[in-house]
Amino acid sequence: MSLKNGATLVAQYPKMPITVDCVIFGFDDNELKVLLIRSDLEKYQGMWSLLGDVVQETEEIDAAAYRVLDQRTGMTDIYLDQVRTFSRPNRHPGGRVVTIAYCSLLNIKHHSLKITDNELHWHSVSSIAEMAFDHKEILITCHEWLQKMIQENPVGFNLLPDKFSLRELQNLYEAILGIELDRRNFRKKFATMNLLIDLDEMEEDVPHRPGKLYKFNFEKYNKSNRKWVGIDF
Amino acid sequence: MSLKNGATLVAQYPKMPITVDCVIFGFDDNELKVLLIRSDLEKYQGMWSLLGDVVQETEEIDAAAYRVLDQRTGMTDIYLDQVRTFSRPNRHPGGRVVTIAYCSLLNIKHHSLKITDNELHWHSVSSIAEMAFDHKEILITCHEWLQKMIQENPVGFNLLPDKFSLRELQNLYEAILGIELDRRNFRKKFATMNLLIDLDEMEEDVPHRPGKLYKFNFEKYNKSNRKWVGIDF
DNA sequence: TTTCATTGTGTGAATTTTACATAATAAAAA
DNA sequence: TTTTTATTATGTAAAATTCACACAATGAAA
Repeated sequence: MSLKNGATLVAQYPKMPITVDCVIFGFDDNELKVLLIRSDLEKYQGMWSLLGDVVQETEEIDAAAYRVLDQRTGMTDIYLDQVRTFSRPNRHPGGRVVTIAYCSLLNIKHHSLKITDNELHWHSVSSIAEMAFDHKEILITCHEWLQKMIQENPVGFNLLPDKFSLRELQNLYEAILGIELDRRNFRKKFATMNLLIDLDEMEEDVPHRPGKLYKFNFEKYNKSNRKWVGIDF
Repeated sequence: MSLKNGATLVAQYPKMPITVDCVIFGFDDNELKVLLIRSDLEKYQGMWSLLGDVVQETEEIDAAAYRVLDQRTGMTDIYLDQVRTFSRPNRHPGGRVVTIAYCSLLNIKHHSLKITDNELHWHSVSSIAEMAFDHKEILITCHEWLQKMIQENPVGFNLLPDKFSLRELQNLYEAILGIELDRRNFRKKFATMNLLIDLDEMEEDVPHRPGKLYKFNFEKYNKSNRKWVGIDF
């Protein structure tokens, strides 16, 4: 076999555009939400789509995803993960476009969407009917990814305020997993994990007995080498 | 905001080549192996690389991965999964090439490599020093993926002959996970899972007391809706 | 026939999961 | 002010699972 020159070889390869699509989950009003934008394509007029953009010639794809997130929401320091690549040849009406889905979790209260035109909107995940492109499929895949993720890693904290009650934490888990959990066992689980710091503060402005407020123990998280005992319910 | 025509928009997008790289794991001689091919690039002369190829203009990426596998090994009906996309802008010396890694598990004994030139070779995973491109990184990622996968799904059977002993099965787990397991607890685990069918046959040509042979209970697997209790050791 | 390595099975302690009940507290209602 | 009500907060026992470990049975090799 003869050896080849890399540049010569690559020059002959078929080329296609690559995009990133960000599935940005938030949590509010006891519901899992996702940040959507109205499609700017004729074909999908009025339909909702994920936040995406094309990847630039020399841009690392992860970087493109962070860029999209920054440009759309102003957020920079948040959790972001590659989930999966979607490549159906006709998934984009304008021609072949391969897209790479990223997931991110953010605290809605922290981000009063800087771009507050009505093109951008937090949607309840459970009530989305139709979406542009194959974005519904991507969203479902990312939701499943999140369900798995949240049971193996304490990523849920990224969706909550800095201070939160155990009830809020449990509501989050129930919303993401779509199941009800036993309150006592849930609290016990987190108690034994030692991941919560009791702030000795109470909830305020709640229409019932206030619960204690906690914050996430980041130090413990970092020290633990990220090997998590799964969170099984 | 004005609505756009999809084709017009996509025509302006930067384009780049996409490849697939297949990390094909096999198991033999109590070692986890991976199928590698000698790089045909000048720059990587003599170095080993994953089995890959460029994705065609209208080809679904999954299809490209299956095609590569078929072309290189002649196998068609096997387990194949997308793992992750690698996109470092200079990961390919010939220019920007994004690659999508796929993992597959196959039974070495079933496939006396049709292409038996010495460009293709089963390597022990634990003894690979250097590889072309970023393929070492891809391999490590896929190995970690496999370690996780095999603890959640009974995919290990794809790496074994149709008939196998419990010792062979345990050797496989130990090789993939890189740890030793307790024989009694291992056997008990699989006994309670009810995934093995006792064939009432014994190993032959082994230099010690022969063990019973089992086969994988595919019916049970299919009926179970693929919701697996994790295999924890 | 003896040795030896390996298969095959069991058992009890420790840990984790699961199911469930009651007391304490603060808001809301009477 | 008192009572009601919803919610927080905590405990406990049974069941299931994990973990650590020991011994008998078998067949090959010596």
